[in-house]
Amino acid sequence: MTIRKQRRKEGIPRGVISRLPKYYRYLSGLSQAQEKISSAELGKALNMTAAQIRSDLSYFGSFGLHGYGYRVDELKNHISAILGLDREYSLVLIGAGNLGRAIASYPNFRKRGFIIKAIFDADPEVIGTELAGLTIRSIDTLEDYLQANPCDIAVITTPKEASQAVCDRICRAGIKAIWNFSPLDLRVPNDVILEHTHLTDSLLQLSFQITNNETEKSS
Amino acid sequence: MTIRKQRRKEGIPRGVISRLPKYYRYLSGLSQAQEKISSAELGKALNMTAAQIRSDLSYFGSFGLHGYGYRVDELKNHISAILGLDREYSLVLIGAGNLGRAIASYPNFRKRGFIIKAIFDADPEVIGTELAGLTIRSIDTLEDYLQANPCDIAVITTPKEASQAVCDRICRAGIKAIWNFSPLDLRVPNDVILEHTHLTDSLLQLSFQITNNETEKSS
DNA sequence: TAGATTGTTAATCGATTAACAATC
DNA sequence: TAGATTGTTAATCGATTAACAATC
Repeated sequence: MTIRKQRRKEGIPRGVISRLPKYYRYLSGLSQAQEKISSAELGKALNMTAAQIRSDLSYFGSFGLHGYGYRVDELKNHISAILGLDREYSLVLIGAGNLGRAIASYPNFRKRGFIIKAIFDADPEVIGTELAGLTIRSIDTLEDYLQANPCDIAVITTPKEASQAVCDRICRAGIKAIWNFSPLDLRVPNDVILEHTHLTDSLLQLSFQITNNETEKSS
Repeated sequence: MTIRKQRRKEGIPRGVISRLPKYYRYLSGLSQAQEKISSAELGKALNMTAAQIRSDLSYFGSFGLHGYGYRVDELKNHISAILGLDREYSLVLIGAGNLGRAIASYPNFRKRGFIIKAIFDADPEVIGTELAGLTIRSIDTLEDYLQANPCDIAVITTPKEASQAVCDRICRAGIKAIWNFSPLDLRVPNDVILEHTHLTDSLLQLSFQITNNETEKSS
C-alpha cells in the first residue's frame, strides 16, 4: 500500500490512463445481470493480460474481493470517479465547421456530463445562426464570454491557421484544459492540460500499416 | 545495417509509427527556404530527444548526412513514402450522421490521396441525398458495391449498435483496413488492419487529467 | 583539416508479465 | 475448509537515451 501510494505520487503512466476509458466502456456495456467479473474475464474480453488489469487498478486502490473478483457495479463506479465523471464540465467550442458541428451535435458527450455552453466562429455568415440549440457567437466576444462564464474545457475545431492564436487567447482567458482537433501541435503554458485528436495522423498510421503489411499481423 | 534489418523484421514499434505522422506534419509546415534540419533542431521543435528521432528514422534507412543533418525535402519525401502517401487510397464511408458528414467534407484527406468513393447509410430519409458530391447509398447495397468496386479502406461512423454488424459485413466483402469511429472495440479477422478513433475516450482522458491535476504538470 | 552531426551500440529507464503469498 | 482470485513483488521485456566511433 505504501509503495503504491509512492507510485501514485510519481504520476500515473500514460498507458494506464489510456486504458481506463476502455475498462469503463466495457463495464458500462455489460448486461445488468452480470454481477461479477474477474481480471481474467475482463482481460480476455479486452485482449490484455489479467495482471495488467490488476496492476492498473492498483494505482487507485483495492476494488476487488479476494477469491471472488470484482463487483461490476462497484468497479464501474470507482472507475467513473477516477475518471472524474461524477461531476459536470462546462465546455466552449471554437470553430463551427463540419467537425465542430459534429461534436456539438454528438449526444454522448452531454450524457457523460460534458455540456457545451457556447460556440464561437469567425465567419460572419455563420455567426448568429443556431447549432445544437445554441446561437453561434463571434470569436471577438470570446474573452468577454469566458470572463463572465469561466469554463472547464475549450474544444478547438478551427482550421490550423487559426488554432495557435485561439489557443493563446483562451489560455490568457484562464482556460485550464484544451481538446485540440486542429492538425497542429499547440503550445500551451504548462499548467494547461492539452489533449490532441489528430484525425489525419490516425489515417496516416492506417496507410503506413497498409503499406508495410506483408507478413505482419495485428492481434 | 544488418541489425537494423533484423529490427525491421521484428516489426516497427507502435510508438515509432505514431511519431512518423508528426515528423511528416512538422516538415510539411516548414518554409520552403529551410533546406536543412538536424535531429537536434527537430527534437527541440517536437519536444523530444534528438536520439529518439535518429533511432526512429534508422528503422527505415539512413536519410541524413554525417556532419550536416537532413535535407528537409528529401527527408519529407522519404517519410511520405514510408507512410504510403505516394499512392491513392479508395475509401467507403459507412454512416452519414454528423461525424460521417464531417469526415466526408474534410478536404485534407482527399489532398493526401484518400478518396471517398461511396457513402452508405441505413436511414431512408438520408439515402439518395447528396453529400460531398456523392449520392448516399443504401446500406443494403454495400456488398454489391464492394464487389464491383474493391476499396482500400472502410470508415465506420455508424452508431455503436450497428458497427460490429457492419464491420463483419465489410470484412466478409474483402475490406483489408478499417478506420472505426464508433465507441466499440470491433472484432476483426487478424489479416484486417484496424485503427480506432474513440472521441469519447479522449475526452475521458482529459477529464481524468483535470480531476487528478494537483501538483502534476504535463510538458 | 577541424567541426559537426549522423547512425548505432550499450546503458538506463519504465512498463508488462509471471508468480505467489494473502485472504475471502 | 478447499478453491479461487486478488494485490503486489520480482523477473522480464521493450523502449528511450546517452555516448561515441564513423564520416561528411
